[in-house]
Amino acid sequence: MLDEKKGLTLDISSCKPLREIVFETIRCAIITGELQPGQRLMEVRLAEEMGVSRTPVRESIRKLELEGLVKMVPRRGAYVTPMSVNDLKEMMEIRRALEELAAELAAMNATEEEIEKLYDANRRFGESALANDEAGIIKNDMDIHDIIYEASGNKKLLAMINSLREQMQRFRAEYVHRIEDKTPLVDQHMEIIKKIENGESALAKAAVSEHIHSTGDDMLQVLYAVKNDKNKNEWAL
Amino acid sequence: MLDEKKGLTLDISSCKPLREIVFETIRCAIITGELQPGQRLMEVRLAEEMGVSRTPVRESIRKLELEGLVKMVPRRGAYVTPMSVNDLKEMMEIRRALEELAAELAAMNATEEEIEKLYDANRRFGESALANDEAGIIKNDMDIHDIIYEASGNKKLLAMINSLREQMQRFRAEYVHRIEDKTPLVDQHMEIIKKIENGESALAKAAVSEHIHSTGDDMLQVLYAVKNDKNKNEWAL
DNA sequence: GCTTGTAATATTGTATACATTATCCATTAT
DNA sequence: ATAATGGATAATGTATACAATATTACAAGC
Repeated sequence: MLDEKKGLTLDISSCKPLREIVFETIRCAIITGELQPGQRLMEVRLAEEMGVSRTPVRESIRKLELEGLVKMVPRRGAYVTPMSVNDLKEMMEIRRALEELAAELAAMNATEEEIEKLYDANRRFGESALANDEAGIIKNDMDIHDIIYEASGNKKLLAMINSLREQMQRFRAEYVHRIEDKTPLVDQHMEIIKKIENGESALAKAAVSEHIHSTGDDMLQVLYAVKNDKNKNEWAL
Repeated sequence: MLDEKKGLTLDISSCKPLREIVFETIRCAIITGELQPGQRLMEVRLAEEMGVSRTPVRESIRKLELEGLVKMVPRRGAYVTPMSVNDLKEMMEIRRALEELAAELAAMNATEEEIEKLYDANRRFGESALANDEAGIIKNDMDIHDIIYEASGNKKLLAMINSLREQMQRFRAEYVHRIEDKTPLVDQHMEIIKKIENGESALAKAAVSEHIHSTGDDMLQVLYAVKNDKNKNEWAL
């Protein structure tokens, strides 16, 4: 059951079924870029790397296909889905609509405790931005948005945004490296939080829309930069 | 490979891999209500009914779990996800946000040919509504929305809305039975189409928002009626 | 030199076998 | 009579075997 060879390694500590661990391992490898876009996923090879049989690997690949992270060609195998600029644009549009909805609902439903957590997370985000602590920036930014999604009270919305966000994460690591100053985002976050606190759903929605729109534009600019980077040609752009 | 027993039957005519046919067969059975909410899905039984082995059945169930149509409990089996009133409410909220986005984008991107198809589909919808032709009402309504999604130019948005819509379809058959007069929807559709034709994205978005909101309310009313219907207790409400 | 055909290899698709665990029913003890 | 316990049964989780198809390499012909 354990990994005996190089490559992906499983976290056996949890008590989940093996297939879930395998699924999350492969998924994480794709999102972090360990498995690169366009790369072929061969069942036997992945199974050997993780020290399991083909069965859980197959199930994982099929599920990843449904999620869009993997593309399958019948009888030919599975590939990590390459993302085009257009794909990212489509996901940004959808994400904006969903984030707007989340803010709108959060403004109607957020508890005092959640408001408190928002202020707290944004304070930490500001510290990370000042210190240029990339890991902290990403984590605290995700925290802020997570709290908003949960405050919306819509569990399915939370799951859908998270799926989208994780797929975009494949670009995001690259993105944060190239951006210099993230401190303006602290004010954007603060504005959103205030609207939510006051229950001004329409204004919260508008603030989020602007926030996503500006960061989305940044991201696309980075994408074009990546496109012209010789070392990143494996990304199908 | 063929069905030798009672129950689900496969459509062998296509050249797709068996697993895709199995997936779609089970998925369709859940959406149409042939497999009822809360019902247990036993791999051996489903496999025997369709005349295939457990492997493609397992893969299908795992994928359906990811989509939310099936709920799995480790070591205990899989069940058709029961839908609560709250689940439907969550999906309605998300669908409204996505439909608004689709209309907004369609207003910016629709071709003349697509506008023409919209008018045509709405004319047919009106005929079905007048004749109280339930199948026609559903089909033409879906056509109208489909054309809008495609006109948006966002493929991922199309896929997401369709997935949501098909899940809500589980209620929809019930819904249409109980509604008397669908003709007011013809005007609502017409208004949306006109805004799209004129490229008025904000107005198109608003019109769709209102349209979804009103039909959503209807649907929730039906749900409460279903809830009080003794024959429908298998729906976990 | 390039294309085409064919055999060898590798990979996917499906089926089945085995191990583990949950469920159910009967028996027994309180 | 009821509750608890134990075994039989059945289901899931995983691994492996086999068949069908795709890929590759190499050789023969143009």
